[in-house]
Amino acid sequence: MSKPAARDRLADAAFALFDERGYEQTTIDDIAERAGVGRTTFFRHYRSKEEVIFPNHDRLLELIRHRLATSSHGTALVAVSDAVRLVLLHYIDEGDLARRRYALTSKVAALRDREIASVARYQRLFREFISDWMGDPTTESASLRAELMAAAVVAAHNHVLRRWLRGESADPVAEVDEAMREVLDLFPGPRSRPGTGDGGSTVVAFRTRQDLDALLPSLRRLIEEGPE
Amino acid sequence: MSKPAARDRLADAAFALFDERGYEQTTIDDIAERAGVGRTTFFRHYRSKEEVIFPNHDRLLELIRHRLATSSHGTALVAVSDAVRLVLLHYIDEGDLARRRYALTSKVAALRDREIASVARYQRLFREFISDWMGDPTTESASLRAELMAAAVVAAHNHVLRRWLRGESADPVAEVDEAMREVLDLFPGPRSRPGTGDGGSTVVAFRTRQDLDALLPSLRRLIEEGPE
DNA sequence: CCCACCGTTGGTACTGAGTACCGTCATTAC
DNA sequence: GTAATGACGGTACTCAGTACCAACGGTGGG
Repeated sequence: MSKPAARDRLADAAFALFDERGYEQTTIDDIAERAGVGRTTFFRHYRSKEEVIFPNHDRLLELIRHRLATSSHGTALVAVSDAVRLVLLHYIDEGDLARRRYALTSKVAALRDREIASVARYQRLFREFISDWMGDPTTESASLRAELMAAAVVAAHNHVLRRWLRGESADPVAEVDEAMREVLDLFPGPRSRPGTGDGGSTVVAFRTRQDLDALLPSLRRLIEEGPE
Repeated sequence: MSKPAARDRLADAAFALFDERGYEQTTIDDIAERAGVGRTTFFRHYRSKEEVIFPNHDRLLELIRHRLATSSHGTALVAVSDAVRLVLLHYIDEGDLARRRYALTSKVAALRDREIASVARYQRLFREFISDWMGDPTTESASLRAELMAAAVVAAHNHVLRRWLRGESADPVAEVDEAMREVLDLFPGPRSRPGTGDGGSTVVAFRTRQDLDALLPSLRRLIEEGPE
């Protein structure tokens, strides 16, 4: 029974020591000693000191990749939303562990950097997927839009995740769905080319019950494309 | 004359060795030896091995912070665009050095992570600035919008910067201005608070040679504050 | 029952980054 | 001339991470 426990005992010992003395003040020898194993065994289970805190990142990446891969052109945006929800649920499943990690990354700069780097990895997945989905990879503006969209998607996820980690969110799944809706609303279909006008604007008088923001796209389209 | 050269000689030696043997295969002793100084002197000039490649990040952060700080409420978006342009110009000024760094960060994972982490630092600056500018920090949706906008701004910058680094852009400054325009187009101005009035909008007729973006703030203020 | 073969473990030794400290030397100030 | 300052080099140390090896313990075949 002590066989499968070794890995977990190491993680427990690590988190306990990090809480007691802080991350930098804890050596791997300390962790191994408290877990009752040799130093070598530590590195057999975790590639580095940081990996005790961020395990199975690769699995998470694979989860995202898989969800994105199983989608057709028409369901691409659904796949993106699903993948984001998947990541969020992954953290929620971790529960207290995720919160302890958050406490650590908030304090230790090296860990924060590590976290950011791994977030960038799945932002890259989203970017490539969205870029492929948009097609027309020769178009420079499509490339930029894919980048912007991926950045927004990941930012939205992180925003909701952090709120939940801080205990500010009672229903993070609903929030992330709402946030994703907001993100996707930002990106309309293929943009019409700018610069087809004199730069001036003609605004006609009207009254509407719509919010200004809601009708801005139409306004803009009118200006850019002309009233043809 | 060999006095001020020490720091530069170290950087030259480092980059040369990184090119010859690769980053991980180069020890700090190697660098110090080729530069003709002691190992101690290396650490006196650079806090770490990575810092030879990413010097004066702090200065760049300070540059951004300063540009953002010297702006009023009305010129906030101009300040953001300026700050982004500032960062881009910083890299362009570095010229070949920036490209050599890019070649390294493309190959070495540790350096890529480091780069990403420092990008996150100025994304944070933008986020805080935009969040302050949007005001009403209690509103959850404003917070998300600030996060999305900061992410998009930084993504746009990175996109153009990487294009330039790869030699795909002849006029990166024009490109970043265009990209920033596209980003800001994505985001309609600060949401008018719901529940004030009936949510409808009254738009009066006028004609101007100003771009729509330029007069949007006035438009918005009229709507939000009323024509008092 | 013995032995050959595993996989897991712990120990030792090494490299290399980063830190702390100290003695030396040159420049400048007085 | 001398004292103070500051840049430099050297030594010694801690700690993360790697490589290697020797000692187990079980398992299966003979």
